[in-house]
Amino acid sequence: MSTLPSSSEVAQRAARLEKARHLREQGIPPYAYSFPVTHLAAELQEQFADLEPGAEREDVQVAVAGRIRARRVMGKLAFFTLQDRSGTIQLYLDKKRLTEQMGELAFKNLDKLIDVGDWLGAKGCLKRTEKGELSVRVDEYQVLTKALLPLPDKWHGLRDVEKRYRQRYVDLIVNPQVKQTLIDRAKIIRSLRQTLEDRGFLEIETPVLQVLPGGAEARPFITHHNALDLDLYLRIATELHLKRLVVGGIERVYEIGRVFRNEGISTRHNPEFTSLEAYQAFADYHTMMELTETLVCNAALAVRGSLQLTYQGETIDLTPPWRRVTLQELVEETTGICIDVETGSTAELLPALAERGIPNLSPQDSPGKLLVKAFEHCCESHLRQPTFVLDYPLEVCPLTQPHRSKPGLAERFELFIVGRETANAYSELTDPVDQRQRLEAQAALKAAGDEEAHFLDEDFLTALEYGLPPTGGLGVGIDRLTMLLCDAPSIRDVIAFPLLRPETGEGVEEA
RNA sequence: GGGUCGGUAGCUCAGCGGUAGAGCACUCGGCUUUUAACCGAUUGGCCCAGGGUUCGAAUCCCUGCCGACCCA
Repeated sequence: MSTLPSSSEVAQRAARLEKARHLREQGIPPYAYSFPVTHLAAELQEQFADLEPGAEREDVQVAVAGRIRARRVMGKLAFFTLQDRSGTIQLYLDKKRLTEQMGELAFKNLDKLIDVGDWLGAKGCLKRTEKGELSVRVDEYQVLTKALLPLPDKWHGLRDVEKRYRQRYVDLIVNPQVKQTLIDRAKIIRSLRQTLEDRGFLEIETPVLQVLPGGAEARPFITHHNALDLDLYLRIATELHLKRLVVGGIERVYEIGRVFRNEGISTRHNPEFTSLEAYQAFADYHTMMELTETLVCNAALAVRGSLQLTYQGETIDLTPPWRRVTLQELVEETTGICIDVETGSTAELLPALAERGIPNLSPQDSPGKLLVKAFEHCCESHLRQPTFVLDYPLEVCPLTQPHRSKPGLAERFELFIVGRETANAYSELTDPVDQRQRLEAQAALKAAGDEEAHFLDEDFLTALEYGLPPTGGLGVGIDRLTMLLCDAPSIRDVIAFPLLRPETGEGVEEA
């Protein structure tokens, strides 16, 4: 066997390629096709929890498979730690038995040709070692996949945040929390779906590629369809298509899907994220508050088993009903400034607001706009426990029904938890004439250079002219909800492959 | 977009003007109850990139690139 003095990544890889070659020379394929697994590690750990140290169960034959996470090889005895999707179990490999069952080279190969990181299958009986570790006492083993690259340090693991996100597959192998969060995310989505299905909502997928993106204020991504020679946008929301479906008589409809917004990246923002939108005919935003509570509470119970959570050390109580407070009340409560969108005057409000340190104030701002700016700066981050903030100024809600009794406001709420917007809902605007005027106003803003203003979608207006029943609509940010329920500080922790800038020299074209 | 911090061996990190270091991993030898196995030996580097300052730069100064956190 040739020796390859090595340590660099290149050399370690070369050494492992060489080992694969040696296996092949012995007629052992280093890349198997299948392996008949009978048990998961966690099943065995649970099933044989009572097996005494030193005891063997020769009557129990099992086959396990997984990745080698650690190996401790003595002269004639070896212990491998095997990790499968459920957990880990130790392999007890003694030279005498392996030689009897598999031949002369079996034990030597373990030592010389098999590395941490390789996938291995093993058959044998159960045994708890004298030191108390449940093990499979192996009769035969099989190399399933030879790994060419070494795993990170077995003790310190992979800490480099950038590398964790860029090579999530490695992160998943060595950092158990990563997998747990992805499992929890799946449970949350399953729970949301179940709650909606139980209430008679129908899940429908609407287009991602759109001629006109709508339903939110955001800059879209642009792409191109070659055959039609047509620029298309990636959707920024699912709202307008789902409301078309309600017009069509799908009275309860929802979609869980990816939306795309061409904006910056932060611990709370990824350019593609997952939204839940649900629309219920004959309902208003009050109904949506109750639905929101139920959705979030069921998800919390599904994944945490409790309505009391800890988020980054802070205790959060999700027990409904949640606080409901109007935007105006909240701003007055926090700042002492009463902003009435109907009777307030910008000139009078500006000095008081400026005194509170609110940035980017403009004499052009309407009182409603000032109300929102005051809220964002003074209130938002303090809303730690779940809080419905109600009744936004009409001018920031172009798709929302005007408030039935408060002029100048719209029947909209946003849900805040741990200072973050987590859901957004309204009594949907159903009057096609009003809707046209509002979208025309948006189109004017867009023409004046506001890149986030809404597009005017004629087909959507046509749909409304066929009649949208009174409808409550709700949007929930699944990523932020998952962050809350999984105690994740960054949105990247709840997304398997978050967007990162390519490393220098990769995928970067010269301008 | 602004500020702060970071990028050194496959991994985790020291070093902060004077020959590039440790632990783990790797390679070789020993070992039949280990579990961060142990014992011994040997390896392994474009110190993110490019410019400067200096007799001398991983180290000091600029400019990039990538990332983290905070702010807008």
